[in-house]
Formats: sequence, structure tokens, C-alpha cells
Amino acid sequence: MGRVSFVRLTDVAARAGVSPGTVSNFFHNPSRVAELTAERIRAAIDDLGYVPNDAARALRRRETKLIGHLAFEVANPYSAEFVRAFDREARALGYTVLNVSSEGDHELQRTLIETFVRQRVDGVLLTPTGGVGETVDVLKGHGVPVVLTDNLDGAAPAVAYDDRLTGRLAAEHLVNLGRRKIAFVGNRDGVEIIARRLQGVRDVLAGVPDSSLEVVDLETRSVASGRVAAQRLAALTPDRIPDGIVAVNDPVGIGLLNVLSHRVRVPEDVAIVGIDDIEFAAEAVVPLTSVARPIDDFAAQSLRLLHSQIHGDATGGERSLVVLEPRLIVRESTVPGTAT
Amino acid sequence: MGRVSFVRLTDVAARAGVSPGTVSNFFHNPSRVAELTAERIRAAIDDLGYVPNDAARALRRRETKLIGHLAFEVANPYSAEFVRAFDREARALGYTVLNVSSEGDHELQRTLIETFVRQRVDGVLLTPTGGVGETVDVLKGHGVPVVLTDNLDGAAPAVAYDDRLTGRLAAEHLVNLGRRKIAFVGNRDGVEIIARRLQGVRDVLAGVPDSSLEVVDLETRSVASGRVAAQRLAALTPDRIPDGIVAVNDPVGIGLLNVLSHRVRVPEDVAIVGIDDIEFAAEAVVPLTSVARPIDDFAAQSLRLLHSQIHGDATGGERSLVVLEPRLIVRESTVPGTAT
DNA sequence: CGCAGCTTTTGAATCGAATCAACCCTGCCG
DNA sequence: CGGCAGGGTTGATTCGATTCAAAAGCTGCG
Repeated sequence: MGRVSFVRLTDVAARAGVSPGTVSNFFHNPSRVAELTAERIRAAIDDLGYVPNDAARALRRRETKLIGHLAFEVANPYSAEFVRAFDREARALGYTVLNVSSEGDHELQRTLIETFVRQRVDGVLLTPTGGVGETVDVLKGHGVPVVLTDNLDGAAPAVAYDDRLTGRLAAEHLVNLGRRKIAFVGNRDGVEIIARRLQGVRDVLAGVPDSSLEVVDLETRSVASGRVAAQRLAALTPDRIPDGIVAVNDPVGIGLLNVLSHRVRVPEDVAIVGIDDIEFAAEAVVPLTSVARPIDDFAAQSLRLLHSQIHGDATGGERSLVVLEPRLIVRESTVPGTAT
Repeated sequence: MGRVSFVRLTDVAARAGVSPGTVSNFFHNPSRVAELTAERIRAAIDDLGYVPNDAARALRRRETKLIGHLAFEVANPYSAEFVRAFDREARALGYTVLNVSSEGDHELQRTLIETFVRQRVDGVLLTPTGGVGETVDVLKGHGVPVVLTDNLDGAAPAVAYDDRLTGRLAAEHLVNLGRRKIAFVGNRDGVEIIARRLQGVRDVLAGVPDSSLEVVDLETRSVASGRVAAQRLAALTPDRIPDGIVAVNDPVGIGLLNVLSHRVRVPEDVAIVGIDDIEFAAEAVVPLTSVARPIDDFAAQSLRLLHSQIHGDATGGERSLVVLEPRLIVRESTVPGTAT
């Protein structure tokens, strides 16, 4: 096997006694190469340990088979799960994903996007939680196809779960369990996705006469914030202490659980519902009921959409918005004895 | 700003009325370019919205400024935290990191490594838990610098935390708290790193007369496995039920906590120590005491070592093994009232 | 034997930036 | 006034693979 990586396609050609063009055909138009020749080339390739140079290929071909993925909120395990799923899908189509995260730093985000452009990625997936208008514009300015997730403002084609329905499913579940004093825990700092979930909760409670809604704002959507929120809820006057809580995502739900399970009975006194159904939810102190947003589908659709953008298969042109349906997973944090 | 990304260096040169060589100098030898000329070039660049093409640059320069990072065990949050830290360090030196994970799939791993070679990454960081001999050989065969973490078998330069000491710190802490019936929970399937941690625990107990050690084997090192282990421990005969547990990592520790905290008092009846000190540890049902392996240092050293491998700064040649010191973080899972 | 119609193979041109030897000026010194 | 140093600039060549028009081989048929 190979020496120190200075093997070029030309070397393979020489060794196999053919022209470089033929070796190239061997890779890209195998049908045009005679079996006998192919055999010789194959031999030459692994005698020399040849591995093609993608930079050269990309230069000539004007496509890199790279996809840029800019994620925010990497702290959230859901994000990590998404990356895994998306990577897998992308690999199946021959793409390599460049995963980066801006950690909410605007300046850094600019830099990362520029890196994508320098690398001439074939397309970019943005998994943000805030505004991305400017970023989308920059990419479009460079002719780079873009797809968004969880963002339906129409700046670019997008895939998203129905947030309002998500909120509704959670609230309905609690109401059906007889809970009336509901709390919604999550930060609202202009994040559309959360406003919509809250709206879904409101939709449901509007139809339940004796119900009440308490909204608890958070700094972040982390386990730590969930804990803080729990303290705050516990400090409320008795009549306002909720018997049902919708957490904006699972980490927050788990934070709530970790603190509340010391003080009250879950779910008897307080039932808690999370959102996302991260792997961890099922393993919490009290297994957490959650509105699942199945990730394989999410990732697959995102890639499909991006891929069609890249190939200009104008499937409905710019207006492609894919909306997925979440579904409720019931566990012990709302219904006792649901254990496996 | 830029049209549809077909702007070449040559176009900038034309627009600025200079030769391509000068524009190139503008980027790489700014001192050689007269200020007046530089001004014109600068103007041309943002008139046209020029962004250099890294593929072309890489081809000519024979360096890509890309680093490949193959991780295993992505499920573990520690892994995610490491990626963030390593990325940050790498970016500071102008590298872009290609993060991938083989999910334990051997065949896939081969493919991913080949991708690194095709991309002609400048170096590779391997963050494995199992054998990597073959992988290291392949990369070396292609002349790609490699650095390992948590693997001191000498196949390549490496950075690691002192595992034996890690085990010792955990065990000493428990013994100092008066615990004598110790359990070690973790899978041992040939993973060196774990064998060493266990050895550290043994080192300590060997010096404590009336102590005993129970080893619980796991399938994986996840929260779920921790839960399973908890069931198994609880089922032991009373005289073997431990009063101190060392979990092979934090997720396992949290799984143990999540189940045990329902049945016994933690830490009064059982004290639990995890390893890694992931962010989540502090937020568990009962904040988890953990042997921290500070990640910033880990990432920084890994990059430093890889960078010096890339530049052939033979700092001790092939024999560079960097060993870091873990430290104990005490929380309520071992000492009550440690809360903040 | 010649030729149409395939299948294979060839090799020069090309992608976009980096490199570097050669060249052009200016100014200064002897 | 000629020579020289050195700051600025030039542009042909190169990196490694892909492309494609054209050439070369081959078959079978009249």
C-alpha cells in the first residue's frame, strides 16, 4: 500500500499504461472502460494506494459535495441528535457535512458563513433560533442554496414541526388529565418558535372554563434554567401553584423534575410535559412525558429539500415549506405506572 | 456586493488594474504591496464581493487548513463539550474542523478516514475508546499527522488524563467519607481507559483493611445503563449493597442517581461519584460529585500537539505523550449541604 | 477490401490561486 | 553620469483531476 501520499491520478495512469483520461473514466464512466483495462487500473490504484484529491476535483467540477451546517443551541442534546441524523442522511447522498456552531456570537457567525463560501460548499443548512435574514441574504448573494429548520418566515425553503400543534398536544394532554392550573416555562425573547408553542397552549386553555395559565420566563433553555424556574414556581401563592406544566423543551423539563421531585409528588401533585423527546427524557428521575419531534424524519426532509435546491429541481420553487407533525409520548411524569 | 459567486482573483486584479500576482501578494505578503495599490485592491474586492476559493488555494499550496476529528461515543455529552472546545482552539489557529463520528461502525470508520484523506486534511485527531492501530497506520501511510486522546499505547502522539489517578481520587474521596463497601460501575469490554480507572480504585482499597469492591459490568456507558446497574445493585444481598459507588462516567452516575434516589437516601445511604464533570452533573436530581477532566485544557493541548506534528516541530518526536491531572469536584451526591 | 457504426482511448485545455524569477522604477552614491 | 540597491509589480507556470473533441480499434457486412 501507498507511500507518502504523493500519488497522483497521472501516476496511476502511467503504472497502468493508460492515459489519465481513461483513469478518470474508470471512476466516472466505468461503462466506457474495457474490463481488461479496468483490471489494470484497479491493480495500479491499490499498488500505489491512490486516493483522489478532492480539492483538484472540486476545482474542476465546480462542486464540492460539501454541505455547511450552522447550528445554534448546541448545548441542547436535541441538536446533537439532529446532527447525527443529518450526517447519516447526507452521507448516503455522498455529501460530507461541515458542522459548526456560532454559540450565539454574531461576529463569529459571519466568519463561519464566510468559511462556507470559501470552501464553496454546495449548500447550507441553518438550524437557528433567532433571526437569520442577513445570513440568508449573504449566502444567496453568493449563489449558495439555503434551507432553514424551524423557521417559516419564508426567507428560504424550510422544514419545521408544527409548533402550535406541539403546544396544543401538550396542553390537551394535561387538561385531559384533569389539570387546570397550567404553567408554561420557557424564554420568549423574540423567539418565534416559542411564541407559537405558547399560542398552542393558549388555544387549548381558551376552551377550558376554569383553567388558568402562568407563564414563567427563562434566561436560557437549559436544565439549569429549569431548576431556577422550579424554585420560582414553588414560591408562588398556593392558589397559583400549577398542577400541570409545559416545559419549552426537555432539558428545561428535566431541570423542573430534578428540583420538584424532591418537594412534591410527580405526577400526582404536578404533571410535567417536555418537548422534543430527547433520548434522555425516558431516563430522567421520573421518565418525562414529551411531545416528540421525530428526528430522522426531520433530518431526512431537511436534506431532501436542500438537495433539491442544489439541483435546481424547482419543487415549488422558493416557496417550499415542509411542515411535520409532532406526537405525544406519555410517560410517568404525567401518568403514573407507565414504566416499561 | 457580489453577484453570483463567479468572481475570481483575476477579476479582482482586472478591476483594480493590477496583475493577479499582486492581488495574491495583497493577501499573503501585504508588506510588499504599496498602500495605494492595496487601497484599489481592497475596493475591487468588496465591489465584486470576492471570496477566495479554498479548493484552488489548497491545490496549489498543498495544505488545506482542515483538521479531521473522528469521535466515538458521541452520545456522551463530554464528547460534545470537547468538540466545542477543540473547534474554538482550532479556529484560533485558522483551522476548520471536520467533525465526524463512526458510531462504533468499523466499516463506516474506514470510509470516514478515507474522506479525510481525499480532502487532504492537514492532520487528524482521533478521540476513540477502542483500538485504533489500523486507523493510525492507514493515516500514517498517507503521511497524515495523527494525535490521539485518552490512548497512551504509543501508536501516535497523545493527550490523556491520568486515568489511574482519576480512579484513585474517586475512591479516596469515598474512603475518606468512611465508606467501605465500594462498587465500580462501568463496562470493561477491553477498554483500556476503564481498566485503568478501575485499577486506581483498587490501588486505594488495597490500603483499606475492611473494604470490599463490587464490580458491575455494563453494556454501554449511558444513563440507561446506569439505571440498569442501579436495579442490579439494589438486588444484591444486604451485606453486599454498597455505601459508595464510582461510576465510570457522569451519564452512568446520573442513571444511578435517577433510580437510587427513589429508594435510598443519597448520599447518606449511598454516596456516588461520577467522572468527567459534564455540565449536566451539577444539575442532576442530586448534584453529582465528579472527577473533573477540564476540557479546555484537554482541547488546547490536543490541538497544540497536532499543530506541532503538522509542522514537524519534532517536539520530542514521535514520543510526545501529554498527561493531564484530573481533580475532584465535591457535590451533594457525596457530601450533603454542598449546594450553592 | 472498404466502410459504416461501435466501443475505447487519447491528450490538450481548463478550473482558480500561488509562486518566483525577471523586470521596472526611483533614488542615492561614488 | 553610470551603477546599484531594493521596493513594487508582472505573468508564465504549476498544483491534480475532469472534460471532450478527435483519433484509434474493432466488428460485421456488402
